[in-house]
Parts: sequence; C-alpha cells; structure tokens
Amino acid sequence: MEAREEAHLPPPSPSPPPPPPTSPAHDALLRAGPRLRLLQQAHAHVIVSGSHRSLSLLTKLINLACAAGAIGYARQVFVTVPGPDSFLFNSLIKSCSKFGFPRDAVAFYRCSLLAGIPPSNYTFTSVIKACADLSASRLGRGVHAHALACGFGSDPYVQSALVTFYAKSSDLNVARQVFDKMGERTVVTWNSMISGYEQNGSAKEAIELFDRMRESGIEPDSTTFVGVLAACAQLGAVSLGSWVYEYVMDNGFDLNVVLGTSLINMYARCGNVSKSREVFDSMRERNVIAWTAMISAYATNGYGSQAVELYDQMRLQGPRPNKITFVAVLSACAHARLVDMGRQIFASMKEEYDVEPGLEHFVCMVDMLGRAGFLDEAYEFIERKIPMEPPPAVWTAMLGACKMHKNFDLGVRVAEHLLDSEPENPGHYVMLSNIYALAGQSDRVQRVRNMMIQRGLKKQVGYSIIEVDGKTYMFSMGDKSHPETNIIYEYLDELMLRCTQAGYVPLADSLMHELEGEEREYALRFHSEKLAVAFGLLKTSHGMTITVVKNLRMCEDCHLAFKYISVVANREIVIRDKLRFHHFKDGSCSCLDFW
DNA sequence: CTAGGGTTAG
Repeated sequence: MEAREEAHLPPPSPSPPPPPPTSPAHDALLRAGPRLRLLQQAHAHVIVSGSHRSLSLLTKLINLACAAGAIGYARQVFVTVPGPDSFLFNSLIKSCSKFGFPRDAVAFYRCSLLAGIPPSNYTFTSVIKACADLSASRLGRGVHAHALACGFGSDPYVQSALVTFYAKSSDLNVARQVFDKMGERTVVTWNSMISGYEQNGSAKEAIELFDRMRESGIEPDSTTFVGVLAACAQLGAVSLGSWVYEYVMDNGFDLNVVLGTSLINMYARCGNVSKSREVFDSMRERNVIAWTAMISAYATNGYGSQAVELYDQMRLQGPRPNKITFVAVLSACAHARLVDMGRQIFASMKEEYDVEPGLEHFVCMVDMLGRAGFLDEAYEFIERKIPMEPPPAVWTAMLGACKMHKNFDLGVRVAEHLLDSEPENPGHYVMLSNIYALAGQSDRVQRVRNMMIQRGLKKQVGYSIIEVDGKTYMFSMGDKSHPETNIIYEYLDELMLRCTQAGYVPLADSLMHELEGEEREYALRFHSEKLAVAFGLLKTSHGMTITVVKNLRMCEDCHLAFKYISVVANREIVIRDKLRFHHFKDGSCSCLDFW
C-alpha cells in the first residue's frame, strides 16, 4: 500500500522550498527568541502555515528550544522532522553542546552517523566540546580518531577543541602534543592551552606559555588574561597580575564582567583586598559572580565585617545572592565570630531567597558555632539540622573546633569516627594524633603514627612560594636547593634569635607528630614559610609587604613566629595558606589567632 | 537553499 502511494508522489525533491523570508511563522520564531512559551506558539504558526516540513524553520525552532534550556521539547520536535539533513543535525549537535546538554549532543551525533550523514569539522568541534564537558575521555579519544580519519586533523577549530578536551581529561601531555603539532595557532588555541595548564594546577607552565605566546607575536585577548590571572592567583604572582591590569587599562580592553572578576580574584588571592575593591568599583557590569568574588575576597582575608557589609549592600541594590554567595558570607561570619549574624543569614537563605542549604553551608555553620566555642550547639546542629548522614567535611569542622577549645574527649570521638569513615585520608590521622598530643597521650600519638606508616599514608609535603622582582621562588621544608641557601639560613637564625629576645618561645608540639627529637626542632625552624619569609626580607626593601603562598595550612609555631618577625623586622607579612590569609603587622595577625 | 565553530570568572 505504502509503496503504491509513494509511486504516485512526485519525485522526492532534495528539500521543500525555503519559506519566504517574511512568512508569519518565521517572524513569530524570530520574535520568540529563546523563550519556551513563545516558541510553542511559533511552532503552532509553523504547523498551521503548512511549513512543518521546512527544515530551515524547524532547525531554527530546535536551536532556540535548546537555548531556552528546553531540551525535552527540542527532542519532541526533532522526532517529528521528516528527513533531517546535515545542516539540522550539525546545528542541533552544536546547540546541545553549547547550551549544556552534552549527553544529547553525543546522542544526536550517533544518531546522525546512523542516518548516514557524514560529519564535518563543525560536527567534530561540537562533539569534542561535549566530550570535554562530560570528561568522557574514552569517547573523546574515539571521536578524535574518527576526526583524523575524516581528514579534519588539522582544522584549527577541531584542534582547539581537542586541546581543551585533553586538558579537561587531565591529559596535559596529550593536550600539549596536539598543541605543538598545530601548524597555525590562533589566539583561541593559545588560550585553550594556557587555561588547560591553569585548571590543572600548573600555573607556572601557564605563565611560561603566555610568554611564548607573546614572543610568537599573537596578541592576547581578554580570555587570555582570564587564564593568566587565574595562574597569577594560584601563585600569588602579583607583579604579573598587576602588569595584566595595567596592560588591560592602557590598551583599551573592555573591563567585562569575567575579566573584572578574574582581577578581583587575583588581587584577593595575592592579599591585596583594596585593589580588589578598586577593580570591583570600576566595573560597569556586576553580576552575582562578581559580587560573590568581592565578598569572598573580604572573607578569606579576614575582613569579616566588610564582607557582611557588602552582602547587605548586595541585598539592597545588587543581584540575588545564590548558594555560593551564602558560602562566602557564612564563612565570613565564621571567621569573624559574627555568630548571631550567621544564624540570621542561614535562616534567611531559604525563607527569603529560596536557596536550599547544602553541604557547604552546613559545614560553615558547624565551623562558625564550633569556633565560637558553642561546641554543644554545633554538635546538636549536626545531629538535628542536617537532613542527611553528616559528611566527613562536617565532622572535620567539628574536630577543628574541639581542638581549638581543647575538648579532647569529644575530639577523640570525632576523630576516630572520621578515621573509620575515611581511612585513606592522611589529614585525619594528623588531626587525631595532634589531639592525643595535646591531651598528653604520647603512647597513642605513636600508635596513630604507626597506623599511618602501616597503611602507607604520607602527610602532604608542604611548600611555600614567594614572588620577588617578578620571579617566583619555591621553598620546601629544610630546603637547601636555593643558591643563596647559606645566607638565607644565617639570616633566619639571626631573625629567630631576635624574636627569642623579644619573648618568642617555640611551640614544639604543633603538627610535628611524625618527627622526633632533633629532626623536629630542625623542621620547625626551617618550615618552608619561614624560609620564604626570610628570603623575602633579604631581597626586598624596607616598607614592602612580604607575601607568601603556602599549599597547606600554617602551623601554630610559624604563626607565632611571624607575629614576632613583623615587629623585629618591622614589616607587614602576608601569608596565604590553604584556606585563608594571615596579615601580620606590629605583632598581631588579622585572623586574631582564630583560624 | 540556509549559518555556524574552539577559549574565560565566584
């Protein structure tokens, strides 16, 4: 039957004639934009006007549906399309990958192959981006092979997408191989590789590559600077970061919201909050991310009340806070002992802003209550306010509070619980043994230490970075690799002697559970941050602030020592540890010994 | 017949 009917039809034309450019259906689509309701109305126009077989109209409709986030609707329309062509498939795959539906992008890609549609370089860029977003490394490698087989191996767009894909799969070497093999690199390719390094924690490589890029004569654009600034933020490399700021201003770059936020973050993570604020104030557009970055800049640098003040201003005249904003402002409260304020804000999250508290907010609250000494309330909060099995991060916050307020009984219970639930996390062992040490139970310290050795766990190796004259230097504990080692150690000895004369007494029992006797004292004296600070004092002139970035948290002895050093050397010292900042000045620290 | 790509912030 069907065959006979088909025989009466005119020979299939390649596709229906394009609708006239001014057709009402087309107009309706254009007017609808990425808004679902209006798109559905326009769809009705399309059907009523009889152009439901017009592939170009349906393509537009489907793309707009993706842009509206209505992937379900896009799928529904897609299945009604008679004979989708390569244009429709390519646009669809692109829209899916662009608007956050990478799984659908891959599914439609497969679908297009099954339909016998040959993929183009456009297809591959979209599918590879989707693989990157999914971290689908096997799939992505397969698509890469397919792209090579189809002859698109040297298409610059495909190659840039591949660089990003391999970087996101933490395959930096492969990313670099693709990058190195490229004949002609565009600014985007360079950006992909620079960001790739930065996102994998290889900030130094990112900056080195940026230097190569400048040598090659390719002009950086604002995306380049976003990557470079993030690398500066990692390293605390404020001179390069400031150079970028000046370059951007001098060369008439638009201080767009992404670039501005990157600058805020860079200055914040280099300890210079007032510069962050200067950038924030000079931005013409500020979205929720920019506000949150600025609040977080205050919070991590120990300016809790300024953080809350800015948050209040945001409530009045800024965008709606989201869950990340609340993490920033609650952690500000935690570190500034603003307990009542924190409780109020936590309550308002859901009531006023319809933001459901999540894991990170619970951690902030436990941290805040615990730090302030309300251990019982913190414990009760865990038991009664958290709607799930409390995750380890919550107990870690509780444990920190127990240690801070010397509640060893509760601390030991919490630490043992943590050890049970995450036996492979070396941090828990360190915490437990510290608690035992503080409680004077040295036999148990030894037992925990042995357990760690037995299980083959090692404490992370600490290092500190300091930037002097635009170059970054890295120190690790007891480091002697620096050419001026002797001078640095001698100077540090002299410095510590002067501190001792001023009343400093080393805190030998902090965080050194794995070391014994002489080794312990040595390690304590030559912690990486002390070496870096000594080096900084030697190499920079009076009046300059010393800024050091450390990968772990600072120990209490170093914290104490830097207070004295800020006096005897008469310098401001800024240390960024894993979580936050310490600004030492005139013998005290911005954290008020509350960290 | 139709247009279009890859990189970026809390």
